Amino acid sequence: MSEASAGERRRDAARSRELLLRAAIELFAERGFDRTTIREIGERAGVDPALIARYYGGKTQLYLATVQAEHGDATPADLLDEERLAGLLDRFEQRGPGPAFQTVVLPSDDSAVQDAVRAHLHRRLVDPLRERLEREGLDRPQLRAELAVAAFTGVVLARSGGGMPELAAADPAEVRALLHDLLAATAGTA
Amino acid sequence: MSEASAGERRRDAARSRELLLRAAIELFAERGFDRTTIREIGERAGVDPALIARYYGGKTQLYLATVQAEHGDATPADLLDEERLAGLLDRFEQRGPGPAFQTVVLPSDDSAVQDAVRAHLHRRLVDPLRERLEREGLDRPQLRAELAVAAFTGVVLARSGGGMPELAAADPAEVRALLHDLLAATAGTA
DNA sequence: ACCGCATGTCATCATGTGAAGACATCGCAT
DNA sequence: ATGCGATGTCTTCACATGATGACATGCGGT
Repeated sequence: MSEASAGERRRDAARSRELLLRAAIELFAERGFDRTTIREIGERAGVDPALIARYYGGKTQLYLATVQAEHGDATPADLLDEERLAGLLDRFEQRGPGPAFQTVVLPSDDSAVQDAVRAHLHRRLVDPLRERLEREGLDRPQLRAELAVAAFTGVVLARSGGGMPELAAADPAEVRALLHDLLAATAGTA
Repeated sequence: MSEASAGERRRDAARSRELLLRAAIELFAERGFDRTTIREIGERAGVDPALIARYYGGKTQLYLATVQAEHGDATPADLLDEERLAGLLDRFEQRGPGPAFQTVVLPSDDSAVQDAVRAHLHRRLVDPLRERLEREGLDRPQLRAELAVAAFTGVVLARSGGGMPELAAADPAEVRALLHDLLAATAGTA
């Protein structure tokens, strides 16, 4: 028997890969790419850090894998749709914002990382919003969409960072309501 | 004669201090605190990096000095005042956003840095905005002010970062107009 | 002219990091 | 059962970084 049982094998490459990926998602989201070390990732995953090199090829490629992983289970979300916004915020409440957002405001030196993150965020957030604005016939839909996502990014990151105490402590529902008004302003005036 | 001439002395501590500070402001704004090395600062300033330790005590204290320097010549600015907003954006157009903004969205491990940045940004941007919202009788003025500044931070950083191409390429006046609408939304509904 | 101190330069240390490889150990096919 | 490949553990390397101190050098007061 080679697979599918997956009970509690002590040696299980797939499981090790998965544990590393999950720990990496958490840590990259919490501390950003640079400030996260492969030793920390290994420690949190309960897996030897050397396996990061074996399974992913290195820290950078592990980061790309985390972005892809977030991309997979995240359907494109129109931020102006209240349900989608609520779902997204709830997710951040539990897991924190994805590792990708930080790359928007603090560019990476690795162009592969930069490109992957941009593609990810655009496909997931910017494009749906732009399409909606296009349907509404607004001018400069692309610019408006990017601006709205940038503002959203700032709020989400500031909420998890320590720079905005009241924002960090506020009730999620209240933040969501204010954030919705803020985003709706991108579609307000013609 | 001990001062005030300040022609072109080859050995001039005050000048070295100043050069280091300016280079540090630029580099911290471009790359953030962690990703900036004292060797880079020294290179850009044309000054030996060891003098950072001599004159400022270390990299962290140099960073605090840059925040203070930005604080000094920057009067508190109400982001909803169109003139103030325009002035602020013009400044960022030339010099880039200050080093402080990145710390809001990407928390530092050094609590002294974190506290200084928070105090700086609150005094300069959050407090004036909150006072305005209070005068207008809005609920949760502090929360609204922090949210607005966070959104502003996201937009400004994304504009200098590479994640939002159209936002980065857009005409400053256009960005300013959209940003104003966005910020005004924090004062829109009661 | 000379000496003391401020200023600047250089070498070096301690630490942390990502990466790579040697070795051990377990599982599976035969 | 047994040998081989897959998986995991540990050590070590090469490099970058912040910090420190020894040493050199020039300015200014006497």
